[in-house]
Amino acid sequence: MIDIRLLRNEPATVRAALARRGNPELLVQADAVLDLDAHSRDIVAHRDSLRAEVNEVSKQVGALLKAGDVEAAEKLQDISRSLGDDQRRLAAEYDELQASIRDLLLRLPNLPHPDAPDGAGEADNPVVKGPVNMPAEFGTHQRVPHWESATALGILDNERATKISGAMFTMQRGLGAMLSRALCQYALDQMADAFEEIRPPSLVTTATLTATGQLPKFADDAYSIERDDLWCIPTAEVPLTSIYAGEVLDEVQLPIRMTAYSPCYRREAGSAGRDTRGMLRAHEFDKVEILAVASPEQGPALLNEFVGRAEALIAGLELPYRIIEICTGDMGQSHHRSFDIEVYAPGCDSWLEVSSVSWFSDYQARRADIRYRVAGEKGTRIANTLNGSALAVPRVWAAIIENHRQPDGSIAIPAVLRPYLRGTVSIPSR
RNA sequence: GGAACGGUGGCAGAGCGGACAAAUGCAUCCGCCUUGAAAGCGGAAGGCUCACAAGGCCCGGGGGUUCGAAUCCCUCCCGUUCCGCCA
Repeated sequence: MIDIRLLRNEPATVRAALARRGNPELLVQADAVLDLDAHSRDIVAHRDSLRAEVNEVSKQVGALLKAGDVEAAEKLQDISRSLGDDQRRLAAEYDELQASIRDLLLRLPNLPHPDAPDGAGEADNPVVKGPVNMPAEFGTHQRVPHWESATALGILDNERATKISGAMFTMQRGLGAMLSRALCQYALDQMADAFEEIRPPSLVTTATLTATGQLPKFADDAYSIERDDLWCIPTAEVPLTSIYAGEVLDEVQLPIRMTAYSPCYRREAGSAGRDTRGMLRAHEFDKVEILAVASPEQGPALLNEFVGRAEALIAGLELPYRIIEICTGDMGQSHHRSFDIEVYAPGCDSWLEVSSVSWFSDYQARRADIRYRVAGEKGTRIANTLNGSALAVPRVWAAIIENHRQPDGSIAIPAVLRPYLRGTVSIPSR
């Protein structure tokens, strides 16, 4: 949620920043918020002065009753009653306005960082690094889509996954299943030097899913369990961000760094038929996430560090990759600045997004009400949040199968993963 | 799921219809004292809105009763204990 005070005090700045996202509708919404806000401020001033009168008169009533002057007290009670009625009417109006403002504000996206590149959409995302590890050419044995090779090796069984759960569910078997788990453990171990490992709940409340920005606007993308008013998390970012919701931290605690493995659930409502083969897009997948609650000043350095960490994981797996920056027209609702890491998959002949690292400025923290106190300073400040996928399992899994496929059809296991696969060096051909 | 009891400031804990933003203790901060510290003494200090004004709001959330609610009523949530069920 953007700061309504910023919108109020510097409407031109906010409008200019929103305009960079390329959706004129956003400016209309921002203006609507400004109108409602001005109106609501008039009303609340009036309401408060009525309340002040009621408070004053009530005090006098108390004093008169104590003094035994019942008649005078009753007169004042009549006055107070009618002031109270007026006050209640204004209060109701104010509450309605506030609800409308909040609803609009929750749907308004974050302001892009000044350094984020301008652009209209995906095609305008600049490559900021790479390709790295890209061979001059790929062998024909690498040009096989993983859903064919992995199925033949008996490590992927999507046909039965579909029987069990329907379309867009996947199932790995044997060394394939172990490879998924190995990737998680590899990522967690690589983050262990600087991040506290968390095992968060996978089902969360509506308030929790609202804090990170998925609700109210993107309700269709999430699985809901209506009977219990719970939602399946689309990423560990959701529970991790809300760990400190409603709390006031000390500046010295920042940044708080956390990492978590979690299953992720996505309805993929708008993406039917796109990249749905094999492991490219599924309703349920595993991911290791990294997250920080920080001060605004710590944001840029952490963003850099997070990108570096995600990159190091991919580089360690000996995969060809590149880093792109997300332009203003392609940026997610909550994002302030974002980078993606893409891995090249020769079998699919495409770049797969395997990691997304973002700085949210105070957009999520304001929704979640995560604040911090600066020593010697009165009041509190809203924190910043950052997060990134350390490693999203399925696409990395697919990239390993395709890139590391040998001429005999076996799959070479990258050295860093072998300890997690009980020493397995390769997945043998059949 | 059932029953009982609870939810008050950083923590503990009083208040249970009127002068309560809320006693007290601990913790915190600032003085004094001290070579320095502790102890002792004196003082300061909650959050939100907002212009660090005035005013308003905040005693788990929401609603109600009342001239007036931390205090009474309803409802929901959470916690503790007991019972039931259960990996």
